[in-house]
Amino acid sequence: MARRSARPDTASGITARLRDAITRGRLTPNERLVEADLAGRYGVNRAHVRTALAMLDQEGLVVRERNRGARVRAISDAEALEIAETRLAIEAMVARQAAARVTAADRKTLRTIEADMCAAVAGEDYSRFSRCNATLHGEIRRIAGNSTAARILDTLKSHLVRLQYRVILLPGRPQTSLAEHRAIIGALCKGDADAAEAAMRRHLTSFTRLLKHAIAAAAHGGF
Amino acid sequence: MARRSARPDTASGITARLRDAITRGRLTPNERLVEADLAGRYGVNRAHVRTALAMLDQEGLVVRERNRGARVRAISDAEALEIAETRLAIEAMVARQAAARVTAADRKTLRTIEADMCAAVAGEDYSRFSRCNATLHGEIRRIAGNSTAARILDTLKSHLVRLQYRVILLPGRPQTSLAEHRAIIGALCKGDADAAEAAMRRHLTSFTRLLKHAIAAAAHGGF
DNA sequence: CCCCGATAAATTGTCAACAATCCGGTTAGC
DNA sequence: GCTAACCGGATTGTTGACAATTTATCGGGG
Repeated sequence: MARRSARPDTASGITARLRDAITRGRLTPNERLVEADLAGRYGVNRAHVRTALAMLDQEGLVVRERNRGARVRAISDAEALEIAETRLAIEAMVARQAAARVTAADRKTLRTIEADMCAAVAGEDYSRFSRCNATLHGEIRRIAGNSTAARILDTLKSHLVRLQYRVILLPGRPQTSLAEHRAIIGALCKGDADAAEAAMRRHLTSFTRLLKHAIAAAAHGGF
Repeated sequence: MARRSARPDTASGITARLRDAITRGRLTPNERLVEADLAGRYGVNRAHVRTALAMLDQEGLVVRERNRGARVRAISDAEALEIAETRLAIEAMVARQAAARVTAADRKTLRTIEADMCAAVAGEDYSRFSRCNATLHGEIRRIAGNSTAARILDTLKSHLVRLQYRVILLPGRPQTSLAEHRAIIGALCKGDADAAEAAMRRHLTSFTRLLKHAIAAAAHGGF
C-alpha cells in the first residue's frame, strides 16, 4: 500500500501520508482539509500541502473548489459499485496475463500464500486473512507484469478499503472467499489463462454482489 | 478531449493546456519541461506550472526527478501494449454496461454516428473518421454511465492518441474498423450485452494486434 | 420574529525573492 | 595527458508576505 518512499517532509511524502490518512478513515468523507492546519499538523510548508491536495484531487480522493478549499471526497454507493465493477474487469485481465507468465518461483510463492490464507481462516484471524488477501492480489499483479493495470488497481483499491470490511465480516464469507482464492491460485499454477480469468471473475463478482447487498442493507437499516 | 473548462490562466487551465500539448505531440517525449520557460510561454506564474506538473505527474504524462525537473514521459513499446490491453478490458465492460442501459434516444444517436462514419469512410476522409471514432466511444461511455471507467479511459487514451495514427493509416484498416464499429452499434441497439462486449473485444483486439505489428515494424524498419 | 446588508475573520490564490542543488566546462595537480 | 577538485550558470526547492475571495458575525429595519 506504500507507494513512494520519499522523505516524509516533502511534497510526495505529504501526499502519501494524506492518502494514507484518508484511506484508513482518519480523515472522514466531506471533512474539510484546511491547508494551514495540515501544514502545521504534518510540519511542512503550506505549498507542500497545496501540491499534495492537487495530486490527490487528480487521484480522486479529494475534491477542490476554487476559493473554497479541499475536502475528502465522499464516494456514493453507486460510485462504489462502479469502482468494484471496473476493478473486476481489470483484475480479470491481470489474472489472465499472470497465468501466461507464471514461473516456478511464482508457483512456490503462490502456494505459500495459499497455506498462509488457510491458516488464517482456520485460526479465525480475519485481520491476517485480509493481509494475505492483499498480498495475493499484489503478487498476481506483480506476476502479470502490467504496471499500467497495477497502478490503476492501486488507485481503485484505495477507494474500496473502507468498504471491504463490511463484506469480509459477513458470516461464512471468509470460507467462501478462501475457496475462491484457492481456485485462482490453482488455475495460475497450472498456467491456465482461461481458468484463471474465470476464477478471478467469479471471486470478484461474488465480492461485488455482497458489497451491493451490504450497501442496500445499510441504506434500509438506516445507519 | 477537453476536460476542464477553467480560465486558461489558472492552475487547472495550464494543466489542461500542457496535457493537450503533450497528447498532440507539440511537446515531444523526453523533452525537458522547464518551469520558468513554460510560465513565460503560457503567461502564468511559476507556481501554477509547478502544480500543473505535479498533476500531470500523477496522471503519468510527465516524470519528475527531484532537483532535476520534469520531462514528458516517454512510453515504451511494452507500455503502449499494456495500455492498449488495459483499455480493452475496461472498454469491453463499458460496452456491456451500455447495452444494458441504452434508451431509444441513445439508439438514434448511435445510428446517426454510424451514418456519419460510413460517409467518412466512403469519402476517404480519415480525419473525420477519427473524430467519429472518438465520438462513438465517448457516446458509449456516456450511455454506460460508469464515470469511474470513463475517467480511466480518458487517461489511457491520452497516452494512445499519438500511436493510433499509425494504425488507422494502414491499408484497409478504415473498412475493417468500420465493420467492427457497426457490429458494436448493432449489438448496443439490440440491447444485447454479451454481443456488445464481444464486438467491442473483437474491435480492440484487432486494434491491439495492429498496434503490435506497427511497433514491431517500426523497431525493425529502424526509425 | 425574520430577513438583509455591512463588517470582520478565516481561508485560499498569487507572487517574488532567496536558498539549495545539479550540470557544464575549466583549471590545478600529478 | 589524464584525473579530480572546483567554480559559474541554470534550474528547481522553499519560504513568507500580500491580495482576493468566501464565510461567519452582528446590527438594523421591515
